[in-house]
Amino acid sequence: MAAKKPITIKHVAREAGVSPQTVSRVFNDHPDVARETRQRVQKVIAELGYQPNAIARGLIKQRSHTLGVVIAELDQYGLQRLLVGVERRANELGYSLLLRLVHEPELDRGEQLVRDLLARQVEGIIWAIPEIGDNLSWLQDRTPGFAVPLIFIGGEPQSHFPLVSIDTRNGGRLATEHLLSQGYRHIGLITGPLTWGVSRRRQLGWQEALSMAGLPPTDNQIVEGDWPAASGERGLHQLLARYPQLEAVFACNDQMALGVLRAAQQLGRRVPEDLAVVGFDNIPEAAYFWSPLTSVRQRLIDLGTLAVQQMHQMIEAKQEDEEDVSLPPTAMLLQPELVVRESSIKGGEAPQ
Amino acid sequence: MAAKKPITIKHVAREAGVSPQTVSRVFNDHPDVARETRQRVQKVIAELGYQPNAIARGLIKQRSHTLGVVIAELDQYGLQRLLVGVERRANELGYSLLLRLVHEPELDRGEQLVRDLLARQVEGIIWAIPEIGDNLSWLQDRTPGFAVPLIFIGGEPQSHFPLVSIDTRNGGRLATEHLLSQGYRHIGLITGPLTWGVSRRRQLGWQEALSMAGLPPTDNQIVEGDWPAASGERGLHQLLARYPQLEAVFACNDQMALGVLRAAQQLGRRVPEDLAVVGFDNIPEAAYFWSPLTSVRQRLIDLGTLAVQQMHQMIEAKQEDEEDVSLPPTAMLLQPELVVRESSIKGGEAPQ
DNA sequence: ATGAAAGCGCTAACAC
DNA sequence: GTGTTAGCGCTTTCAT
Repeated sequence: MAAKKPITIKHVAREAGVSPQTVSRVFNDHPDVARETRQRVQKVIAELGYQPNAIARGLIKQRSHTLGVVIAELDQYGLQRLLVGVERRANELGYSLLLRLVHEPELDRGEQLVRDLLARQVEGIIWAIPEIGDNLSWLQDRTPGFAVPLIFIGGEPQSHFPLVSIDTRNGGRLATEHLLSQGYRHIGLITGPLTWGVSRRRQLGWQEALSMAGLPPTDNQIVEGDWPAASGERGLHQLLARYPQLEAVFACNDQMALGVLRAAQQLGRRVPEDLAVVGFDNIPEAAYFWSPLTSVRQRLIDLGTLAVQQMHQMIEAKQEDEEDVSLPPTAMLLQPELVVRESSIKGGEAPQ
Repeated sequence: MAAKKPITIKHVAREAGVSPQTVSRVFNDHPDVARETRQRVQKVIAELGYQPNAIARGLIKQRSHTLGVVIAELDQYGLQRLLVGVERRANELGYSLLLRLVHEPELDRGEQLVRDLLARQVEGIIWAIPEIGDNLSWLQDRTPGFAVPLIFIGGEPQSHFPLVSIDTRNGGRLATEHLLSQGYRHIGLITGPLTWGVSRRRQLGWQEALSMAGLPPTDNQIVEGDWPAASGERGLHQLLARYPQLEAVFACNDQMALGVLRAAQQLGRRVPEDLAVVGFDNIPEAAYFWSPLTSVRQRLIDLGTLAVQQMHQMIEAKQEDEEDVSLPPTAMLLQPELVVRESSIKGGEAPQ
């Protein structure tokens, strides 16, 4: 690797026989440069391969064009999709992303992470850590707010923070209502860890659907899983032990649903003839499970896109109004959709 | 959101009745500060919540503590793991990551992306785009090198660039040798797109293993897939049509292997009794497929970690030697391992 | 032990 | 049209 000293605006200026100021003007397309001078400078810029130092420019312009993204480690399908959506829109709008993956999302490290990102002069922070236990408690103190806008992805609409999210509770409802509409009455639930808000909300949707159908659920219909497939496998065994009349299972993600499918197969129960199964997330593999898995699809790329969009607006607003009007925090909820496949069809036939 | 004006070193200085330099000294733990002054300054820092501007600091120190990461969109399991590994080690070493996801990895946008990252003063670039077609051709020109170190993840060891990778060809060999050792003789292959280097290398491993066993393969044993499960499903049908004596399939990723499993089931072929299957990547779901899938595991988190480690050393070396000694590019290859499950066991029983 | 001056690379504001 | 001066927030001389 060579190229020790990076080329600065001064080098270009000297080489072109002009002042740094003029080089700057050329680069920023300012009008007041003589045609001839401009061409000469551009030639030197091209020859030297000069690229202005974005950091220095940011320092004076008081803009970094950088967003901080705090997100849990990407082992969950949804989080990757989210990140993709965020990155795409960010790029389109000219922002770079400073990435922080959080290995232990249940810990309350917000304070620390935010300080860190702020020190690096991000113009906004996108917070995509799932709500677990009280890992958001650091927010409560910070009553007035931050030096930069912050937006949450996921969780429940809050009064004091802008947020975009999926109506995950409705997802739980959709899944359950679908099973009910197929004629199943004894519907078990395998949740994610109940410390996770998203787990509790999906459970709520399930509960609501059952209650509205006149079938208020009991505790022995519920098993708490922990997301990986193994807990779905265990979960089915537990459910059957506690609730033998079980006809159908709603698993709160597709991995656990996969575990259920496998356990069913080992128990000699055919899906869906002997047991119906619905998952959540609609991972690409779900269509190839045995049986093909009915699941709840969330448009997470769109959600990420939306988050950046909102963030951009907040930044722009702040830019215009130095007075910091602080628009009322918006919340946007996207609706999930059910994708019906064989695993939940009473007749056992593929839909359509 | 409030807090309009960020607090600078000057504010702290004024508040504490000292000069900015003294504040700087306190923050950087320089010795020559009177105990009393130091305490006073620290108190003000805490009160104001002062956090030095890392950008400004970087400007003068000529260090950004930032690495650029260029990586394909995260729909492939391997890439997420890689990114996790990269992020972890980077954080440990005090680097932030500037993330660029590439939506169309087959395009040759290297020049552009690198310029962009350099403008933002990254200290090194980690290049994790799979080698597809000639999407690396931009490198050939740049004979001398870059302003900053660059390391590749994946691909084949090259003479002119530092690189860390998995010995994926050997992975293909391991998978095939395993099938041979189980007594299968007619082993088909479903590759990824053959424009991808990694596909060709896995194919090579398969070929070698067969040739060494005295069973040099013919073209009708090969089908080109495109990674998603659908192409595995199609692939099995094609293979059976062209090569009816097929006993086993090596699919170059687990998604395609899943497609094979599904197609087999629909054709009434039991796995492994009637058809053995091996995949690649060892995604977490593989153990729950039907049958549980034998697969090749790659330690991708470790690979990412390693890449950052190497990068760090290059940066340090450059720091010390202003003369830019340019250590000879290292290449490191990690070995993959086979994870044996039921889908490839002749007897049809689980291993161990 | 502390402050004043200079400068990192760039641009805004004013000269001329 | 173009150059000069000043300064973004910080640290590194070098005085004192």
